[in-house]
Amino acid sequence: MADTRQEILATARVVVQKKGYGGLSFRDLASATGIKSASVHYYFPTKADLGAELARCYTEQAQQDLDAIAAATTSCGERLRRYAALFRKALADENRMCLCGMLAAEFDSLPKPVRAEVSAFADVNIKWLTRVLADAGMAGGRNALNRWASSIYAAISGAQLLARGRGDIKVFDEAVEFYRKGGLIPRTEKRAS
Amino acid sequence: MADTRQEILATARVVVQKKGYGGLSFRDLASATGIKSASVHYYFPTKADLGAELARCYTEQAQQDLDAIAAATTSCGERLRRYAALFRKALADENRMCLCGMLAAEFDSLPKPVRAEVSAFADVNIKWLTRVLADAGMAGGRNALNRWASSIYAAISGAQLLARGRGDIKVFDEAVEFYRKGGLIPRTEKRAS
DNA sequence: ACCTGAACACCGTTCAAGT
DNA sequence: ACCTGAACACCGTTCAAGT
Repeated sequence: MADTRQEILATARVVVQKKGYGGLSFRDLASATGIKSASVHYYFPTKADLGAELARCYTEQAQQDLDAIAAATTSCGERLRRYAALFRKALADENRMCLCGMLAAEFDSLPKPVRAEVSAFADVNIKWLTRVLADAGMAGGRNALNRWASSIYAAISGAQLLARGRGDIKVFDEAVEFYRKGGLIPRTEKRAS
Repeated sequence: MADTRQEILATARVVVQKKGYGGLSFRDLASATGIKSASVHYYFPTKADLGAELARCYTEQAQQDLDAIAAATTSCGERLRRYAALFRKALADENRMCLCGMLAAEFDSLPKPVRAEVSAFADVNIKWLTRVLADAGMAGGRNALNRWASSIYAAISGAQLLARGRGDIKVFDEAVEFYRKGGLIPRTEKRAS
């Protein structure tokens, strides 16, 4: 019925978000799709091909989500609230992890092409966060804001990881609250002096 | 020469810190130790047994390190500086991850006994951090300090994960610096009013 | 007490063969 | 264009057998 290739990608995405790249099996994918494992290789020659496309599509979707947030509001505080909500959504949806956060943990055992896509996801996130901070008139040069953005991304990723392991989304919410309280995540744009 | 069982544990610890539980192979362990894979099962009946013991020993070591820090200084700022240094050390040592941080990512594909030990590691860290915050007279009840401690642990774990993927320990250092700047990680104990 | 080879069901991958 | 069975070298695991 549905496009087989898309069905494989959709199934695989959820598996990786829950079990990681190592937990992804062509045979499981095949039986979920109603074909044989050898046929999965028709669409994705190797597991690396599948993994790389998975991460690429995920990053593309993230880029669109981020663009939509930036278009919807100019408030730094509100943008970052919606940003955190993206990570929260994965947890709320069957305790899933961000696909690329998951792959980041497996970085050393990942085929090179997959690694590249995982890095690209972090790049997209950090670049967007840097722009949000800059738009809000936060103090610091491009480099300082970039490091700040990295720290925000790292902290939110860590909160997602811990909350997932605890099986308690409140752990995520409370961590983000502390990040905001300390100013790691700005609550609002800098007021014109 | 060396105790075979200890040799297996030592080899396995490094593998898991780099490649994770899924990247750990009894056959690789065997050839590194100079025995056959079936013999590894003599010491560790199942991979779950090995994984659980690995995490248990790692947590035990961490507990000792944390106790040593608490004994060495009463300064909250200095305690937390040394705490972050523990995570930094793994990165400095061949870009390794914290063993239990690694396993936390694989949580869903872990055998139950291993999961329990991974949770115990987070418990030990958060409990210790909570005590450090309380000792420093930080504002908030036990519950608030506990959530604060969770947030610190999550943020530092996330910084380690991102820095590892980036292959750049500076990313870790800079994130911790931002955590301190915002007060997520207290710079020093609260001054008596 | 410690080790082994052989077998089992899994895995990704390849390929010749089918429609 | 899409699918398949069979084979290959991997994996954890078991077990009967060795010393």
